[in-house]
Amino acid sequence: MVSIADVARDAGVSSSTVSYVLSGKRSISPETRRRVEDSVRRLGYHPHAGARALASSRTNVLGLVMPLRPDIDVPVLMGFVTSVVTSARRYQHDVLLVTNDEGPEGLRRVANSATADALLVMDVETADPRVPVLHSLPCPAVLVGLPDDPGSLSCVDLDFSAAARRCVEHLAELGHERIALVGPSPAVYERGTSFADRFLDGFTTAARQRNTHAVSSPCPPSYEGVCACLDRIFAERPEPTGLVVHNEAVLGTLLSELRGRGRRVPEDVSVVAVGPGETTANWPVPLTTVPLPSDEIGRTAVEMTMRELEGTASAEVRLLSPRLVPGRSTAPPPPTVS
Amino acid sequence: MVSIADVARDAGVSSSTVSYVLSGKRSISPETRRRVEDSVRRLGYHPHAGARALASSRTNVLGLVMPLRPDIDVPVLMGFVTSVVTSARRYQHDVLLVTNDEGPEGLRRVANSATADALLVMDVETADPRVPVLHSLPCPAVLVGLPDDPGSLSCVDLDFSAAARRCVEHLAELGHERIALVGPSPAVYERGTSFADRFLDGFTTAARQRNTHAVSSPCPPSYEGVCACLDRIFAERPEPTGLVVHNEAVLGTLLSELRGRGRRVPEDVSVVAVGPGETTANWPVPLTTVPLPSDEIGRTAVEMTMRELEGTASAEVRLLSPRLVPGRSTAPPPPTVS
DNA sequence: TTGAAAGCGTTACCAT
DNA sequence: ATGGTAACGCTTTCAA
Repeated sequence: MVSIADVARDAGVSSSTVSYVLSGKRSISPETRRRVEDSVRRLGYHPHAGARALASSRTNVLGLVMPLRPDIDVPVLMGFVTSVVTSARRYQHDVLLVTNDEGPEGLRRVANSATADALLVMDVETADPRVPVLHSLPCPAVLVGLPDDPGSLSCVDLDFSAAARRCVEHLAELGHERIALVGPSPAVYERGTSFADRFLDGFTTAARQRNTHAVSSPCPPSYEGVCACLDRIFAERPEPTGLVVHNEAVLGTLLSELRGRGRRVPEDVSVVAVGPGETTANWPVPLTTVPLPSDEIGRTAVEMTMRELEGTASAEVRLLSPRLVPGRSTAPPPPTVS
Repeated sequence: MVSIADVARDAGVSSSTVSYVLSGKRSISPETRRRVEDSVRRLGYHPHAGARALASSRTNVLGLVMPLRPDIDVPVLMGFVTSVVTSARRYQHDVLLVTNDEGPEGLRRVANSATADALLVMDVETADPRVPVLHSLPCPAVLVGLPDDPGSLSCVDLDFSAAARRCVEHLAELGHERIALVGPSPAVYERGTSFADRFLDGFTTAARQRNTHAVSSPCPPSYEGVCACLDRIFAERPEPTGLVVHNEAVLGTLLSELRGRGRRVPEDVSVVAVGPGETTANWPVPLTTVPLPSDEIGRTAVEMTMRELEGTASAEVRLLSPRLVPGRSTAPPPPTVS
């Protein structure tokens, strides 16, 4: 292994000088800098991460806490992960995957063993048991999501309440007076997932304000689940004419089942989907969508983390404003049978 | 931070004894062991990862090299990732995410800076440019996939060639004489993705051996792509009666489009899908499936890595045998119009 | 069965 | 603008 001493010898300087050239923490004569950088390149020197962590108490690693549940929205999750990783690299940081199956002890281990400098936590619940644990750790933590009581932890998320409002308003403006929400799987609600609750709240409230009749129905990720969910919704009288789908996983099945039931989109039913950006494209009718910007959320989470590590900022809750991207899946409701 | 010296003091032993209690590398009297373990628990001691890495030249971290392409199969990828992470934890290892956008230099950085002990590489291509780089690194690497020339690197993957054969045989045994492959996106073929090639090979060869007429058609992940793909397939005369879908992303769209074209599954067309296990469930007709066992592949990759790190095994190529899980989407072909 | 002490490769403080 | 050197917290060899 090539060490800092090798580089120092090769460049004819002391190892501390090499260290300073690399960190930029003190001024170096152009000539020295050049020689050192040459040697670094020529020898293929890479500082030993462990040694560096030991001496500087900084690992340059971010711990990303990932849910392992079967009922999560996989594309959204992957969107976060890639966004976090690429953003972290911009700040010279690597990303370590931490799963939840070690429980709180896993978080303590990673933080207390100086394996990571900070923790990013995904899939946050309303009353998330990890919140108190995170407060007790010697490192900053940023939540992707919004628990009831974040205390002094930073949070980033889409403003799901506003997103729901946006969907309702869009349908209401088109003239829909009876709408329905196809929600996430019951399991997601049962564990009090933060975003699901906030979306449902926003949906219900906005509908009330608009004097729009609204029903909502969780939807399990199976063909039978989708059918049952649609049965429930279309049992309403008169039938809802607008659907808000907050469940990426069943979208395909749902659209296909609507067609199977002889309901055309958007002639008979309007559909707004909330989900990853790609959601729009794959269907016969391009969908009206409120994109879930996992990219921006991940990037923001990393940036907030970096500010906290630098000490240039402290905890903060940031809710990103939703956009509605019009497609051809929403239109005015069919004329009422008189 | 609580260090090994703190524990040693608290337990009334030397720090080397604490180290040995923790590593189990030499025998310790029961009494001493108890006292040390007590102190560890009471003080909440976690060994400093960097210090440990520095002293032992082992980081207990696995680098997982992840593709960032938009055209990968996300659920499959996530399956690997979770499988790798949970398997690694069984061996006391953490997983660091490495993306490809740093290029080969990223691999060198992670390996040469002693950030990870080994590399697991996903999304391997036929002539993968990373293979020579991996050979030059001071740490073992395991490929998920099978390049043309793996040299001395370990590989794990589903035997895609056998998987295709299995699909063809299943359809042939039911009596289908004309079949078609709905393949991955053209982009996947263009970059010479290992599994896509091997599947196509197996498909073509098996069909020839069975005297079955076969066409294959890559399928871009969009509604138009699916339509074009089906147009091409059903332009054959007589029309194919069996479809093998090796493209998880378009499955929903494809099934819905088949229905839209008035083709019933399995009465008019039989469908076999290759993909993650969940693939089966979400459709009106439970699909006949050849599962892609990301779980087993990930676990195997980790185990092979561990063996190599221990030095108890060397490079090896392991191709897992496919299973075919019968559903209700395959049946004998409709009687020929005479 | 245990302890002392020499590294491991950096960083950062104290000099000059 | 640069060099010397004491930490950093652990593992492991050597000694007892």
